Amino acid sequence: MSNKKTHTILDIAQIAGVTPGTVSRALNDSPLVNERTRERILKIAKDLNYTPNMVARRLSVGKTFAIGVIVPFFTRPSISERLSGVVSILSNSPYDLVIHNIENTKQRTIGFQDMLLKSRIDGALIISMPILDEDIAYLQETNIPIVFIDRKHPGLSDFDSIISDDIAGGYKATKHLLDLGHRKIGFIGDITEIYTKPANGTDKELNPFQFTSSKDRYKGYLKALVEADIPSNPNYFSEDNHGHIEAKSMAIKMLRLSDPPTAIFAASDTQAFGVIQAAREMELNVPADLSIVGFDDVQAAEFMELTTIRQMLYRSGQQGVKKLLERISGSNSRSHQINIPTEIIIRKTTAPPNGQVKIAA
Amino acid sequence: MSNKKTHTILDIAQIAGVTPGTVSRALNDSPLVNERTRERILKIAKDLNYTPNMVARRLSVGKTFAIGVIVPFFTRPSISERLSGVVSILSNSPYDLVIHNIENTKQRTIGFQDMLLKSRIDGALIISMPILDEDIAYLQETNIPIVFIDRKHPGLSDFDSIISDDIAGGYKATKHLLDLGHRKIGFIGDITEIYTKPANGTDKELNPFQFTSSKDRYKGYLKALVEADIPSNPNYFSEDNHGHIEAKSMAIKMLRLSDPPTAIFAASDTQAFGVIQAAREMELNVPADLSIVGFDDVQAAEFMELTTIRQMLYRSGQQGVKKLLERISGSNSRSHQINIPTEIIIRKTTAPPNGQVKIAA
DNA sequence: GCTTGAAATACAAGCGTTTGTATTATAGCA
DNA sequence: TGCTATAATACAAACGCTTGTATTTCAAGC
Repeated sequence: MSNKKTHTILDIAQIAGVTPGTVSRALNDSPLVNERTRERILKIAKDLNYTPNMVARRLSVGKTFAIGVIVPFFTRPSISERLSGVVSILSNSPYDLVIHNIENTKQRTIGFQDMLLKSRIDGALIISMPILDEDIAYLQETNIPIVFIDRKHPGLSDFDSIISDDIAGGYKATKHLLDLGHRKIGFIGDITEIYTKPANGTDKELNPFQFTSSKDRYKGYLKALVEADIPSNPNYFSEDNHGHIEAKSMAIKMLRLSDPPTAIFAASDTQAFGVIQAAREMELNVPADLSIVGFDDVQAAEFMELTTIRQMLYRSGQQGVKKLLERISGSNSRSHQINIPTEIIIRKTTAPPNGQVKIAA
Repeated sequence: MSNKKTHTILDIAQIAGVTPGTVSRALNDSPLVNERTRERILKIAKDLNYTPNMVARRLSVGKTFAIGVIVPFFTRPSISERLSGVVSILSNSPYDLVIHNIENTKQRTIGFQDMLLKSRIDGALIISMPILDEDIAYLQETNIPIVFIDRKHPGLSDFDSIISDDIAGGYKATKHLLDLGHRKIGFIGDITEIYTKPANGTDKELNPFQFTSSKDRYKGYLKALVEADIPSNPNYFSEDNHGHIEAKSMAIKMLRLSDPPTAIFAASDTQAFGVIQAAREMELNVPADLSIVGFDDVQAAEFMELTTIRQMLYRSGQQGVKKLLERISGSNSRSHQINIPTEIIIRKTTAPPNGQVKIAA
């Protein structure tokens, strides 16, 4: 590689016979510089192939021109769809997007501290991250704006957040099944696998974190059941770590019950796919023998013809950054919780139980 | 928000009664500082809740501690799986990951110039980006290390690249179909939708870019056909922009031929899903009436039980950054092209044509 | 012709680190 | 005790830009 030294504002200044300050102003369209000099400077800059040093600029103006996105489990489709939304907005802004993935407790602490505290970003978007009580302190301490997507926590009321109405979504899913005539409806959900510090001697203990979206979707499920006067059956409830593999085994267990459910509502599409796999393995026809509804409406859901609850992942990402950008540019309005509505998308994995004829919608 | 002013190295220095230089050295584990003073300084730093200003550090050191990833079409599952691999490596490095998405020509130029030239990153990973001849100049001009993933171009031999053997993959897919007994095999691929500047008066013209992976997969397809002595039928070839919708219509057109193919090889899983949708719409059974094989082995492929060519997307991302990190830390070895092997994953969308009995593998 | 004010530019400090070099303190040794 | 080598620290420049303030220039107004 050639050792081409990059030019600085000073080089330009010398050639143009002005001071660096003037060059800076010329480059930044300041009205304080004469139109002719500006042109001259611009020409020289072009000839020199000048490219501004962003780092210097950042130090000088005291902004990083970067926004950080903190996500767990980058691999999940719902996360990357949300991310797409974020990216779409940021492409047309002067802000860089820096990503931090967090998959375990250690990374978690580092992630929070590093990103939030080391003045590397002007604002943070925290997506689908379980928030522990002990985190709240960090978050409050930081002066940079933060907005949450898909996360509720009582301590978070100071912050902006974008959430889907999970309870309503869970309700809609279950109601749909109920309307179809199902009475035995299983629920398969996930728990967050973040561990808290050993509280009192125990090695490590699972954090009974109460505000995961899965839990809320379950609440909606329950609500629909009581409304229909159906007692909830503990055998029809199961949760484990997120993933289609886990969901598959939960489903198999549930379907092997002596009195198995005729329908299953899964807390995410990924899990619903696991349930579909279980049905295949057990040679159950979907939807004839088993109805399945998911949650998210991930891209693959369409291919799988999965009935699911759409929650506009892409849009939630967009809304989130927009809000964050607002905050960064100094909006001082009270923090706000934006609710993104859900919608049921009926495809081909749901039908009336067994022999029953499907009633036209 | 409280107006807590963040502390600097100078504050610590004053309290500790030393100079900023010493504090800096203490913080960076320099052996030039006495153990006792270091401890004192560390303590003060902790009490003060000191957090280093990365931007200042970057300016001083002359590194950005960030690596840029330039991707087109963030939404494609194959891209985000590659990205996951990148993220997994970068999580354990001091480097930030900044993402630039490029979806059109304008963003493209800006993206290249901004990222590469404005000293915002120490190195770049360019994934699945069509490279135009005119780009090469920029790329060579930049002094920062670049590695390409999934992109070939004759002008790119100066750079490192990670590629899958698309030709071999296409060959494997087609051979599988051939072995099953198919003789009428369609190919559905994509073209890149990057437009070049109007060359001579024309409004804009599609760049006949020759090195997309789809093209190479087609080459492999062709190779298998000639080997089997089957003349290629132009009606069985179709390409359009990438996407399942486009693939679906191409497939429908192809399947409406008076003598339609009994199998279709799609250049990506997404496109294969489109073909599956077409089959559904035309009430064709897969694989009985139509065999389908995709390419990529995206996560959804498993759920869809799609026979496909696996190309280890995640791993390609990992390899890419690793190589880049090497370069950044100064490896001067000659540029290298790493080939990632492909592998056929036989699932349930392929079978012998029509009545024929499937031969056990 | 002198004053006044606006316009354009120069000057210089500042952003928070790092790092090469100079300086001081300390211990070892003859 | 004086000298030297070494360890520890101080000093100061540098990274490349921005921006508040001071200075100069020049034309308009009286």
